[in-house]
Amino acid sequence: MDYQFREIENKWQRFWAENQTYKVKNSSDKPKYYVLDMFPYPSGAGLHVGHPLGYIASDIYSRYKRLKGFNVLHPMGYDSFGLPAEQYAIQTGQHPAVTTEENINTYRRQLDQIGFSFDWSREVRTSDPGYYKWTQWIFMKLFNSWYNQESEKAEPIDTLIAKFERNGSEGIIAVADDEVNTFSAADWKSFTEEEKQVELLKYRLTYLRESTVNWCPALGTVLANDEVKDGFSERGGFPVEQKKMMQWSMRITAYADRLLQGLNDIDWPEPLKEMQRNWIGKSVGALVRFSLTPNPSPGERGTAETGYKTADPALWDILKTHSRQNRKESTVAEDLLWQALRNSQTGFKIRRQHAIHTYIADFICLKKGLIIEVDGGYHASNKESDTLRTEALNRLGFEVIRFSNEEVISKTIEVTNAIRGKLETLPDRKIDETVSLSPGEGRGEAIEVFTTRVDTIFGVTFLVIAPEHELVERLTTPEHKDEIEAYIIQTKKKSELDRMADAKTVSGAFTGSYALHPFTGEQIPIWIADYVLAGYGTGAVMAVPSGDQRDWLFATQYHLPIVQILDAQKDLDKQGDPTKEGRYVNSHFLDGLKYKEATAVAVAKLEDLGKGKAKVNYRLRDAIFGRQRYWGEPVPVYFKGDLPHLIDESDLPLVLPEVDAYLPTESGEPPLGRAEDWHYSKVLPDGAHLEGSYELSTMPGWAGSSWYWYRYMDAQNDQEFASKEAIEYWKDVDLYIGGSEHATGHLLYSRFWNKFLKDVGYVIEEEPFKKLINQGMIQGRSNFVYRLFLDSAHYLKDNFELVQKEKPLLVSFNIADRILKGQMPPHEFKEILANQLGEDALLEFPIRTSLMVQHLHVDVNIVENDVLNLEKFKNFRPEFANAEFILESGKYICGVEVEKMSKSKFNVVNPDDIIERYGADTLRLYEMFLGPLEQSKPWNTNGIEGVFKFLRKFWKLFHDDQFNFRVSDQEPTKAELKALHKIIRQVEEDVERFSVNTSVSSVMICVNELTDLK
RNA sequence: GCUCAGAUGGUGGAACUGGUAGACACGCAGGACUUAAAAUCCUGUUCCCGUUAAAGGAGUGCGGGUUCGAUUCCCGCUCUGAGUACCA
Repeated sequence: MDYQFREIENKWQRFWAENQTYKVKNSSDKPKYYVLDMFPYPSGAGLHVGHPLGYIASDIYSRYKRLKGFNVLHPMGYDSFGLPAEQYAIQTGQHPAVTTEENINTYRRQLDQIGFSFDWSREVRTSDPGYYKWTQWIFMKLFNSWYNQESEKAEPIDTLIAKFERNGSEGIIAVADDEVNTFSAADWKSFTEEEKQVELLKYRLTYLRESTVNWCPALGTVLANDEVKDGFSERGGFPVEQKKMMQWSMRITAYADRLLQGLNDIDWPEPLKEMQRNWIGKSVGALVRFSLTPNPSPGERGTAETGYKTADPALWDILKTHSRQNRKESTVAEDLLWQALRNSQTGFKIRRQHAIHTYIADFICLKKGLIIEVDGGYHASNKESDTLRTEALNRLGFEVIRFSNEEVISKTIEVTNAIRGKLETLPDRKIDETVSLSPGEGRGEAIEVFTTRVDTIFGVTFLVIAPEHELVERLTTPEHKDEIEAYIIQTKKKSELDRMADAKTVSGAFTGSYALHPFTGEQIPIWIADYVLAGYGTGAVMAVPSGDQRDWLFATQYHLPIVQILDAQKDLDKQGDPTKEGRYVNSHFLDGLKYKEATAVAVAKLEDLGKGKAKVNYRLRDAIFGRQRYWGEPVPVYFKGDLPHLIDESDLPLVLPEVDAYLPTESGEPPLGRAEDWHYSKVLPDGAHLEGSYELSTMPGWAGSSWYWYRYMDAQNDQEFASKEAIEYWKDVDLYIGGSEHATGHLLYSRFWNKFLKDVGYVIEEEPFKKLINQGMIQGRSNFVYRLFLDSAHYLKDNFELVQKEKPLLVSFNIADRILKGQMPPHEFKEILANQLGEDALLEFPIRTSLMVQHLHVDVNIVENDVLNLEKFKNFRPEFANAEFILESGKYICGVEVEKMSKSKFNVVNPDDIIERYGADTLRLYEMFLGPLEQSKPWNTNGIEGVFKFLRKFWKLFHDDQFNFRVSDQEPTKAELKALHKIIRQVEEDVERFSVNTSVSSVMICVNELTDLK
């Protein structure tokens, strides 16, 4: 052989390894350049031919940058925590660490023989304790931080505690849980340590709270939103259901806006940025409050008298129902007090369980405007809502006094006297019908909707709330109860898929209740419908049928009014028209305005009235961070009671314990529940005793990959995740190459952690990956053979059975294709058969025939240029050993289809085989030559010969006919120099814009030219 | 439905800023070498018409437009791929 690729490649690969040619230092006179590949999960199947595509491109670019005088960091490692190793462990009992190690060795061997210029001294493995120590450390930093919306960054939790101590919760604007409490500095100081911790947990960037999670019973774990597709798990395709669980979460929503803004400053493919934008899903709109209004049932309306009808008219029905119920279910204390207060024993008329505006007061004297509340009754709840109630009622002109159950029971006389005293001193209440509440008051007693089109507010003709909405039960009037319940049952039965299939239809049910239009005070019916999602916005929408197609459908179906609000709206009898053009009509103070003005005016007016405000809504949810799995990073947390505490930093890494099996415990706890002594106990130098059981869930797959590029900068450091100097020098990734499938997972989480690490001062750059390229997916290219079934025995002398079982008939692609398309006239087919099988093989040819063709996958490795190797095929499928092959032009041509690469389709091409046959350089060159880097394309080994021939031709430029190395010191000719310089320039230009395929072809042209000149 | 990307020979693809469409390679056809095959080398290869050679016509998914000139820019449509989805 002339071109000995094996010898050449072995020689140089050994040289690079022995001399550590690609080891790079963290300091240099040269400018830095950081080229990163998405590190692989080392699966058992090893690399297939699609994996190295991106690695080859990045390797070419790294080598190019080195030649251009840069100090290039080009590392590689393994994302080695993950589900498959654990699933395998469950089946076989083999420790995932063992499987992982084996797989890594395979990967390493495969990567090495492709000849990459990685600096292996910096290798990382996310499952290595020396690595995950720092993943846990970052978790601790997140736990100890909160997001201050004033400074727009994360800050240490101590700064929040300091604020609480100074001013209580006042003036703090933070991204936190919805249910944070309001309290004064004095309140804070009076809190127990535990109460303080509970409150702080609502602010921490990683926190524990009960949340609805995607639970996958088959995998026995929760999944993040990006790990669920159409209601099934991305890995394995198991069904996923919603479940409430105590879970660790990451407050990524704090960074929603920065994650969105940052996209403008980075050089990423537009589709990828678009995916992230959609995932974050920012919508600018407004929150509008619709207060509730009664169902005007005739009986009630006529008898209501001003002095006594103190309830918000909206709520009369509902509140009345509740009042009655409360009276039936009254507490001992309430009954006692009622005995003392009833029948004007105090000299004043007292009412019991009476509706006031949107509340129900335990006892009330309407004349004096005094409300007496007994804690522990219907409204038994936390201090916060009591305070809110009191404030709201005060504003409505009522005085509120409050007694506890104990007080009423043990000191009934004193309590009664106190009430009488109060009644005697109070002036009569002024009856003011126009009372209204300001924003935030009477929470839960109005329906809040989120809308991006406040401008259409006068087109609202009904409200729709999600069937799961918390107000549904309270809003449903007795007459509509059956209907609503039936509808809820019906929607619950519907699966995700059904819902999607029904996307074009709408259904719903009327609650029987009404809300008040914030501007006109008109009554607006409240419906429930499953096209409104509980999880987005407030779970309630204002329906504007003239401006929204779904609302229009709903209105049409249930005969609700459709009000035109813009003169530009067209065809409202056929559709909803969401236009923003034209001027407003039927819209009171918005009439005549244009879209922009109308929006601004509407929002301003809502804010004036306290009925709403401008609001930005995000689709992005906080990321669930716990997995009920073994093979992941342990969470460095122990529990004292129900409260989580961090372990001491000096105890990192918290090493994954050994377990006897990798399954959940009998009581349903995660596998770590099986570990012995999984318990923390530590005495600090100051004498503090830390003790409790460790967290049982582990971190999700994306934890380790959310910061790994920093570890490469200083992989051996055991004092820091990377030294300040190293981070100072390398800063960020200049070029990142990887698949677009990580758009809403890894790439978003990494940006989030990076921003956090920047906020708390550990890293420098706001964005981690300056330029990103998605290499296209390599699809599989399957080959097929076609088996012909005859419906009669007339074709061959052998009988039918024989034909079918012992002599299968396989026809070449173009014949099969014509048969399938019905383009094969019987006489022509007869001729083909006769030619190939012999005239005497045929009996009389039937006039009517129907031929059935079955296509079968055939291993692409025994097909060359779509021509089947018959001998290899007979080995591959022994059942076809004695088959008859009907050829075309003397060959059996296989059919072709592009599919996903998978074993079952026999279309997997292993790089090892290619390297064995042609060498690594041919593989690398061919993968690049296949087409543009970013384009998805099927792997097709056809044509690899051309690249191989080119390499040989190139080699021959420097070798004589006897294959001896021969170059001369002669001056090159002008023509030779011209060819050389042309190629230098072209390759440079092409590589700069990652057009590697064209630079390969330029080099081919150059070699052709030089060969001609030789 | 929405968003994004794309559509060029038998195939993968090239044409970078509007300036000779089809580079480079595969495949195919013919030829040389060989007893033969493989390998290698040479020639041809967008389509149509035509041919000794030529000459001509059409052509970058479809229909329009801007321009001296359009694969490239604009408008409308068709199809393919990807993402996403009752997101208010």
